[in-house]
Amino acid sequence: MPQKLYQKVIDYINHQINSGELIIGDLIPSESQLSNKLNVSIGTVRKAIDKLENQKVLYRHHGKGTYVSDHGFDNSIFNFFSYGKQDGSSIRIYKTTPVRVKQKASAEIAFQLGINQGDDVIYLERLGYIDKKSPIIVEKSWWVAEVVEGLQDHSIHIPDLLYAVILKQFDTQITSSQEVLTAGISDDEIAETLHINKGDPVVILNRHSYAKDKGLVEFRITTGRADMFSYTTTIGNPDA
Amino acid sequence: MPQKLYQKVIDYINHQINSGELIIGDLIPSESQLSNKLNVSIGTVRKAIDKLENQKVLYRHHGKGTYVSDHGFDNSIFNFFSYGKQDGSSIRIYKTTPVRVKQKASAEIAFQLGINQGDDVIYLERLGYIDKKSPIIVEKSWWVAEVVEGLQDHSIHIPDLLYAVILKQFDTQITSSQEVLTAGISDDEIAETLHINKGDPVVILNRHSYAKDKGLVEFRITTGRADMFSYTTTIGNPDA
DNA sequence: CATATTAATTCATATATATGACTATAAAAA
DNA sequence: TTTTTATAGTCATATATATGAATTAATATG
Repeated sequence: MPQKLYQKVIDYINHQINSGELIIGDLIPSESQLSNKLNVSIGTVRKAIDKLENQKVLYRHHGKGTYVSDHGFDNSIFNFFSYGKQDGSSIRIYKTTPVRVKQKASAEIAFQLGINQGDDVIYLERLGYIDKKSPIIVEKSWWVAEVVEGLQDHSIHIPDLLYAVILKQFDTQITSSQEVLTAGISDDEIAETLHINKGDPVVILNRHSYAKDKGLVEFRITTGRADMFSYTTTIGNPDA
Repeated sequence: MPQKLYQKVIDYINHQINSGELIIGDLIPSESQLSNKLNVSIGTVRKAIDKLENQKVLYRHHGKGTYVSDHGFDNSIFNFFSYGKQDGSSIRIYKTTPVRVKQKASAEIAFQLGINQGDDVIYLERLGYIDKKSPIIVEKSWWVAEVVEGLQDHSIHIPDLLYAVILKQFDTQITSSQEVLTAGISDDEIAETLHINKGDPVVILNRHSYAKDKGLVEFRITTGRADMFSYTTTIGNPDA
């Protein structure tokens, strides 16, 4: 036995997801089917699925089956921020996309995307609302143009969940993202967009997203009003 | 079978920890010992320990045993913040305690601790350093006085890990904390302490800590320089 | 047609067993 | 003494089996 058997199951499922044969929301094969197909016991399959469930890659539904999770990809850490007070409940943020153009990469954006200055990029600016009034987040997103050529065309509808379009229209599966969260203060432009004062605190989230076989494809800066976001966690055993 | 058997094992271990019979760093009974003592199979014990390990309550060491984790209680979310760039590595923060006094609770602090205005509280102010130069975090901590009576006495040495003293000197086991993270800007006092300018961005973490049989015992506000802290996460399958 | 029952599928819990691997300690050999 | 070997205890992996619970689909019943 060269490697761990349950790793073989994990690898198989990950491969199915990364190759696009399984996408978000799909039902994966049942435990007994995987057991037969991969010639391991059901217990081993369960252990593999346990691990993937802990990683939020899959989720189980008793009696129905096991599904590929979207693990909050499209809202990420901001999903766990709650509006206003620390009640811990997450809210739905509605998004619009007022700006979408093809442009030449600046030195900074080229650096962030690992391309050359002046290369084509598709720039999207999105606003997030919790009601119809003023936006609470601004999302600036730069894509390597060759990966999503045509995304700047307004005939392509962009829904709340951007990555769903990227997958379907451009055959590009986002497989992972790295996010860095910190704090900052608003400049004139951000202040005007978010209807706050220059110098007010904001939460800043930088994201680099990677696609299967394509590497780094997106760099994104999300800026949110600090008074609208707080991140709540509990440590230890509250049941004590 | 009224309840889940593995829950019985989880409850037993949690009780041992919360009662103080097991403390941070202790080796818990072996799987076979727990199996015999609680009259469940070893598989059931393993499942219970699996869950507690996922919750970071325990950690296993192959060949040695299973230990009670400190799950980063004393630095919490700031443990996962990294100094400077997003290399993801966590750093050790050294702490001093320049202020420790008994005082009367203000309206705000009384509200946060669920006590009456004017009740006695012990106030600690701690500074966090990564080198000998200037502090990067300020920690203001208010304790219900009757729980830690005498903590203001300078004869009690306060080490980096505050909760270790609380446990040993005052027989008080902190069992859980709730933390709320957000962003803000520095006022005059914070700016002077952290050697930054007024209005510079800061990361703010509020914490409420609970002790076994004593309820809410501490309220804490930690303020960190935003340029020194960033929180990094990875979503998805980077191994793709 | 609408409703209730049944059966099949799926995940959930629990036990038993076997083998392997890592660690620490005690005994034996150099 | 120092080094090696053996051994016991611990967690890690893997399989087999049985029963329970949640869901869905097919079937029977009024």
